[in-house]
Amino acid sequence: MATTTTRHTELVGSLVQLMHVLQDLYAETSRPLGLTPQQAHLLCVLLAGPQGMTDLSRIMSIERSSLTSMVDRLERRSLLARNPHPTDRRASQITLTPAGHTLAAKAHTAFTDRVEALTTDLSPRTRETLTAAVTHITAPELS
Amino acid sequence: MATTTTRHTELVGSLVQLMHVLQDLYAETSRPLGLTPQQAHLLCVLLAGPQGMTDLSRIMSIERSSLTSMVDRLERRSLLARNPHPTDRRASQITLTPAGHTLAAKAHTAFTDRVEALTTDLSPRTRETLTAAVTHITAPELS
DNA sequence: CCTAAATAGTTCGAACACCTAAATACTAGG
DNA sequence: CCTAGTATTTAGGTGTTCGAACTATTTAGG
Repeated sequence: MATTTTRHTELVGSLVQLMHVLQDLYAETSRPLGLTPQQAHLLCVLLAGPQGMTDLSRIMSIERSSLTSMVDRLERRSLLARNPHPTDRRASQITLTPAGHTLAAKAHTAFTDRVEALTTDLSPRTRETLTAAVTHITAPELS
Repeated sequence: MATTTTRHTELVGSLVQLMHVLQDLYAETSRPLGLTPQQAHLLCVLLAGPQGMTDLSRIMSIERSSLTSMVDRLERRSLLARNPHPTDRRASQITLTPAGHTLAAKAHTAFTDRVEALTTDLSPRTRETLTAAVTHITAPELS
């Protein structure tokens, strides 16, 4: 039991370490693009397509009211736009503008490349196991 | 079907997913303790022992000036204290108060338990590989 | 129908988290 | 001494986040 516990702790510790490393990387990558990490996140989420405010708040795990001001700031910079929902007049569809799309893609690529670089010297076998394990952690229903 | 071809992208994507999951977990865990994730982080860092402001800023990857107000707030709540450095009168040693230590331990345990829970149904083999791989990513010099 | 409840989004006020630039206090090396 | 460097704080600004209250609109029930 003692050995097992130690190993468990080690895994958790490593995961926490990883979280911080990725967070820092995210910040470092966003900043030169003139984005906060949160803004970069929002833009990257929108890369998958337009979303309503409520959807976005769920996806990003923040309150709708927090999102409002975030969207305001990015809208002011013409990186995204609020479009009326076709059938529900209460709702907006948040969409990337061309400039926003370009910047989002740039942020996504930059970040992805950095993470990619961290994992290049893992063996294909390890990568596979890692991907499966991590997916199992983040989305248990998929495995 | 895309499983094999998109392996690289998938790994990075999974890692990013993982980062967000852990971040949310961190927030969820800290909040009921009356701490922001950043405050919890700071307290947990101090669990390892007293640190100077500059050390802390390096460890946490934030500017020293950002730390000042964070420490102010936690000091106001008597969760930590600024102690004079024994030989250098410019420097402070930030230490946890008993209350701070208790709370930090609680935060650490709560978070660890939640992450632990996410990984319980991984096989020992997988856990080992995962730990090694993650460590390799976060601290290449150790492997 | 038509009203009550639910839903989409915003506004407001307050606390925090960050950053940069500039100040303050001290240390250390000639 | 005096100057460079180090440790920290201050000041001022932007951005994130929350909760509560509000508007507008849709939907469900009677």
